[in-house]
Amino acid sequence: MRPLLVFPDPAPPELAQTLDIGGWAWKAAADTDAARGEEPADGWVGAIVMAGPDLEPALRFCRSVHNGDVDVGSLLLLVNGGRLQSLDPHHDLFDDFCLHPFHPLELEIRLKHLFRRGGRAEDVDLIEYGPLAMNLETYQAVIDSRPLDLTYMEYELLRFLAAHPGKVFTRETLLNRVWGYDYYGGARTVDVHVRRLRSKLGEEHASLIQTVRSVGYSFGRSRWG
Amino acid sequence: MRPLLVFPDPAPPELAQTLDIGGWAWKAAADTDAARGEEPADGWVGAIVMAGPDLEPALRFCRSVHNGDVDVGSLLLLVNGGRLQSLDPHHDLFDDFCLHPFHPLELEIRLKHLFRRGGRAEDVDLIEYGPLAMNLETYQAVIDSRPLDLTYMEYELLRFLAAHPGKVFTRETLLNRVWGYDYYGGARTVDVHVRRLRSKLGEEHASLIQTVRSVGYSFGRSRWG
DNA sequence: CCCGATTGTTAATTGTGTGTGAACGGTCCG
DNA sequence: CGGACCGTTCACACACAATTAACAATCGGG
Repeated sequence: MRPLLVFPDPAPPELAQTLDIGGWAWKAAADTDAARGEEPADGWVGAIVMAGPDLEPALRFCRSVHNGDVDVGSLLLLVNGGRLQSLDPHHDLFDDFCLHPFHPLELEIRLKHLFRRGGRAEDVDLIEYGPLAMNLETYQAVIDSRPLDLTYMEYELLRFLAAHPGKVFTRETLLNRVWGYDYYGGARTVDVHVRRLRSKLGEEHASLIQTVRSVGYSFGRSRWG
Repeated sequence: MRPLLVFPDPAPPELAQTLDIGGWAWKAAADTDAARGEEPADGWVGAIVMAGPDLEPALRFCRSVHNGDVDVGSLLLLVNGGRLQSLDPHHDLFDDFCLHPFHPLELEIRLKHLFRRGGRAEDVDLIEYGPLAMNLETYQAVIDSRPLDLTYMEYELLRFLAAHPGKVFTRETLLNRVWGYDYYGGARTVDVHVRRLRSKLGEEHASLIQTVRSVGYSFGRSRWG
């Protein structure tokens, strides 16, 4: 994943620690010039701006980002509870904020939330895995940016599998979870649907659905490298 | 400003107080049925959902909103710090969240922030999509600059579909949202109205309304284009 | 009050999707 | 080598969902 930009430099230790534990790639910058110097080719996925007792330096940084001086997906502001009321006039400078001192889990969730929707308020819920993308709102599925024409059951099955990549499901579990708890039918049914799915995925992606002998099927995460 | 929807009913006193002090117009609802009953003509500006020790009721409410059962601009989840880790799998159900107990100022800012940007920016009385244009003020519809002579129900149905291009709605959702929450009738009704609409749209544009087998109908965004 | 327009229901028709059984082909193990 | 087991593949029949047409109920204006 593209790295995160952190202001100021050096990053506050508790922030650095939280980011490291969370496995984020990040770099601190003292100002936008420094940020531009370190900027990856495809930009920063986002920025965390920590506001000190004096808001102004942080705000200046935000303004610069908002200006487009640095390529940043979305911006999260860390601010002390006492400085909250000064924030209102600047609501357009950040995409989300978090009180400081922060609950590490809260920060983590806000970061994920922010970057999953790409900063913009796109309401789409997507499942993405490698070349596969499924739009749960429009019932569209795409592989290698080529549309997949799936039937209802095929879609539901693929959706369930792709929602839990790497996990192996028995046929019985799949029948229960995809077809419904009250469904009673033969286990061959699953096989056949898997077959049709694989054929529609195309030869090169058929292995996205893997059969685990004597157990069931799983999606993605090729089991042996 | 359009009112806020609050779950559950009655609203937690500290929340009610904060909202009242902040001058928000709001109403509490015990479930989505109640929310639909109280729904203003132009929908709720947003919803605040308070999660108790058991997340499930709140999540059910969120899911229902996300489903389109109630017309809500954006959704803010109030959640206890201890329940934070359970949130991750449901990130698509809310637009923002706030820890409980909350800092009144933080809630205030989050609400403003949410509704200033994400909250359904359009007060537009005009819907345009490809060859179709609908003037919501004059109840006129035009396709290919040729006027469409639609009946009331046809207009309302087309309007709802065209307001959410690409999104698939079940017949049940359509009955709820177009015909009204208290309407109880057969699902075939929707089919027939879709058919009449398609016929009036003309052969060449009939495919603007697409049927998604076993699911429902959607408007525009040719499914596999 | 009547008539046409609008709306909802029912039923026949059409078409597609889904499940099943049987044949086939591997792989493991005695 | 041969049998048991398991997954794959195929073809077909049936069930079901959507379309369509015809009809009944309701509404509103003249």
